[in-house]
Amino acid sequence: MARKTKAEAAATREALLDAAEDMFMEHGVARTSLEQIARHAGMTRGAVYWHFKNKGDIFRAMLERVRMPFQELVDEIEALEHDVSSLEAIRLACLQGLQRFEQHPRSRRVHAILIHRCEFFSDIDPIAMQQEITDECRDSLYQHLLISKQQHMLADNLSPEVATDLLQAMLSGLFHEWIRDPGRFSIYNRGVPLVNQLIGMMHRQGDPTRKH
Amino acid sequence: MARKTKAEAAATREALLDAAEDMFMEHGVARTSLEQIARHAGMTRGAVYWHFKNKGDIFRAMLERVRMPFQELVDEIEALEHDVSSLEAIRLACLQGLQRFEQHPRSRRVHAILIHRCEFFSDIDPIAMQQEITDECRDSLYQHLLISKQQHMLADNLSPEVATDLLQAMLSGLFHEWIRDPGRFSIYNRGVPLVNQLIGMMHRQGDPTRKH
DNA sequence: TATTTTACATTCAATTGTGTATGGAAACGT
DNA sequence: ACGTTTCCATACACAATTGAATGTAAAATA
Repeated sequence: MARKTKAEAAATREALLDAAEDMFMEHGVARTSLEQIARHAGMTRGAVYWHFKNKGDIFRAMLERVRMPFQELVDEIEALEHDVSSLEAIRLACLQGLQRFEQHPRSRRVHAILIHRCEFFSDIDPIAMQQEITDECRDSLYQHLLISKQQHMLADNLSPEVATDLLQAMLSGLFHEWIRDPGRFSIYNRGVPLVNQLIGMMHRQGDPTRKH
Repeated sequence: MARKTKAEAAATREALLDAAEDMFMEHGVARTSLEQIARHAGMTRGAVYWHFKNKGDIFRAMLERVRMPFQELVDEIEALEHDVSSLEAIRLACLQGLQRFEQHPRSRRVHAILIHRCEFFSDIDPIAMQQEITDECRDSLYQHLLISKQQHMLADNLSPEVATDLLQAMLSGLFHEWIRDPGRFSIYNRGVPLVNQLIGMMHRQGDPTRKH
């Protein structure tokens, strides 16, 4: 086979990753062979083994295309809306995150694969990856809820730890149920009232900035 | 090989399912062969193919050993504690459910496998199974929260639909994070404050039966 | 322009898992 | 007690993947 331009080679690499996404989503990671990925991208396994070491390497590369740390969302919000309370920033960041997932089909598909379409293989541990994402999100939430507590914005009987666990668990559960079948409902439409209600209930009573 | 007693045969069947649990948990469903299952049970594939049609059949049988519908929990609570409000019954049922998972290692392991250690295969669709369990739990929650609302026990600005989604998402998220690595924390210890806090916040203000 | 490297396709060897067919001895029904 | 069925081990044939080896023509490089 003739050699390709650097740009062309990069394009086939992306095409292979796209094909991998399709096949992983449709048949699961374990049951898609490298042959299927190559064929679906219009190539042969030669191309796959040139660009990637093995299936695990493809998987890793696929994930790297969609990284979106939660902290970035908060940072964006705080940069955009300047004069907003920390609790309000969290609320907006959550809503923004929901919207992101709904709008970026690739991100949605890759997360669906990570959560529901793969198990162990080679040196890849999807559960550890989920841990990492979750922990990062939790840490970020906790930092901001701690500040909210110090600013006396949280209800008196609500510790920042419990608030963090509560919000984290709710978001995680919502996400899991949605990602199981994204066509079933809109995560944004269902999530907005949940986030508003929960954060509203977390607010200290009588606080003039309280939302519900 | 010599024929076994009916009781002995039933015992090897159980042993095969135990072995399957171990291997599924350790290596994932896709990457465990029937040979491994048989060997780990001290048998050969002949025994496996005698008792089960194929790997999917083993999986199905494994699941049937741990069914535990949420509604049963509520029924138990309502049978046990007679003079209790509907909202309080839900709270107790949730706590009871958490305790069950913590106490029954088999149930925990099988659910961990269902959620994190398997993907598609043959005619088994673990995602659909999760849907089924989730929907069943949601329906049960909704029925009881609807009654709570009619009894004016829920906060005025809280609809039974949002309350259901909230509680369901929180429980689901908590469960997912715990099942990912059950050794990391106790789902009961972390869950109790979350359930109490959330249900406490759902209570109508000024209600004398309010918990926090 | 000559040489080297790149970007694949093709082929090969080896492994692994599956389903089935066969065999045998003991348990079971009668 | 006898034939029949059961429970499992063993053996076999087959398909599916994988990784690596090899080939090759064009792009990059000098």
